[in-house]
Amino acid sequence: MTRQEQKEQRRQQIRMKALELFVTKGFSETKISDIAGELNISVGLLFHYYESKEQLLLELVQMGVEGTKRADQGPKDDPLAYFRIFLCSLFDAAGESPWIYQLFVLMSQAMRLGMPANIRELALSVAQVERSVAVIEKGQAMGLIREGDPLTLSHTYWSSVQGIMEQHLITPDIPFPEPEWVLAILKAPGAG
Amino acid sequence: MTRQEQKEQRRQQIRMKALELFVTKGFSETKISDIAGELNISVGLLFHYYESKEQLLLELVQMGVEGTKRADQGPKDDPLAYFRIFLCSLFDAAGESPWIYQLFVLMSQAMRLGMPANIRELALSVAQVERSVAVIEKGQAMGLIREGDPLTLSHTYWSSVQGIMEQHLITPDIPFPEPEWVLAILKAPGAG
DNA sequence: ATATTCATTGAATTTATATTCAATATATCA
DNA sequence: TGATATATTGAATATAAATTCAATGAATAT
Repeated sequence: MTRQEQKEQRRQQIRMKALELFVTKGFSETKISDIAGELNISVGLLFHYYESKEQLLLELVQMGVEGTKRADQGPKDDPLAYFRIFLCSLFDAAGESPWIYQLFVLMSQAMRLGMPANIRELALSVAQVERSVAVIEKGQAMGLIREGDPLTLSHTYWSSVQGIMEQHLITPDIPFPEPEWVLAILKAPGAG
Repeated sequence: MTRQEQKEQRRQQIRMKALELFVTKGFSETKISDIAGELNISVGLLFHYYESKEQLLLELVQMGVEGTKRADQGPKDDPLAYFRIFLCSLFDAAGESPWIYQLFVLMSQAMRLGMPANIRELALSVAQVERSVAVIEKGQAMGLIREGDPLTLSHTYWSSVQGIMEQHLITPDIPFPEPEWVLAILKAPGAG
């Protein structure tokens, strides 16, 4: 393994542990020494790879931004399937590649007040809420999604999903809901 | 106004501002000087009334525990009404007495990892999730609530509600959902 | 009116944690 | 092999925020 690769591997190792701790304990509650401790490396070494705790968060959120853009490939013509596929991917990811799941949660948390302003704006710039509005409108036109203000519906749906995902980090033993339970928030009462 | 009353009033003033900041910015992200600053009092004075930041949080969570016990008076014989009434109370509270609403959110946040252990346990001791299971089981027997593991359903419902409420603190201009949208998580597909 | 108690402040002090640094070990390269 | 660069550590240092404290002012009781 080249020097370059070794370096990238260690940075990756640090990012993944930081991500895990940030989303479970919270950013402020996570000490640099927690991260270093869990990896059995010195605090100094961590600073050799990352200039600051905030920089570490920033890189993670940047990863999240990439991922969000890439993930937005659902079938826009079948509104409910669009949401269903996204949801199933998230739930599947939780088991197989937890970091995808954790990254999604981190993005939500990064939008909160109290986060560094630049990071907050970055996260907000790819919020799911706005891009879902158009899909919801189409679904309403097709009679598949319930009546109501599309933006409010979108907020309701995504904040529910966020709540469910955060809860899963705290109680991973409780299974995920059936996707249909969550999609019921959107589904028109009549439609099968 | 007596000395005693004056004292209690100031303590109340501090608690309410702390509550507001804790739930919007987060506990760790809220500085004692933020609270004092917004109240136009000195940091020293705040410590005259509260021995520590953690004590302040503890008293708030204790208030939350009281409130939770008192609020649990819904009609246990009509399962969906039980959840509907609770939800409507919360949404109403957000406008009229925000602190009730904020207290509910604080309780959820207090359950998270990274919070002081004693406070976390206190909050967990009155979690809605467990006490709702019996109501859900009854609702399923009556055909009003969808099939599925009652504990998982309960987790799903409450974590959704929590997500929605936290979101509302960040974007208070977006209206609350119609209660029925959220209750759809629980409602049996057939039932009107 | 005087003494006493409590409210209040602003300036120390302490503490927790992020960040830096000098020194050492280990790997690469000529 | 010797020289150079990089990884790693543990011990300083810096910083931000919590907490304490001595002093002052205002209310209350005697």
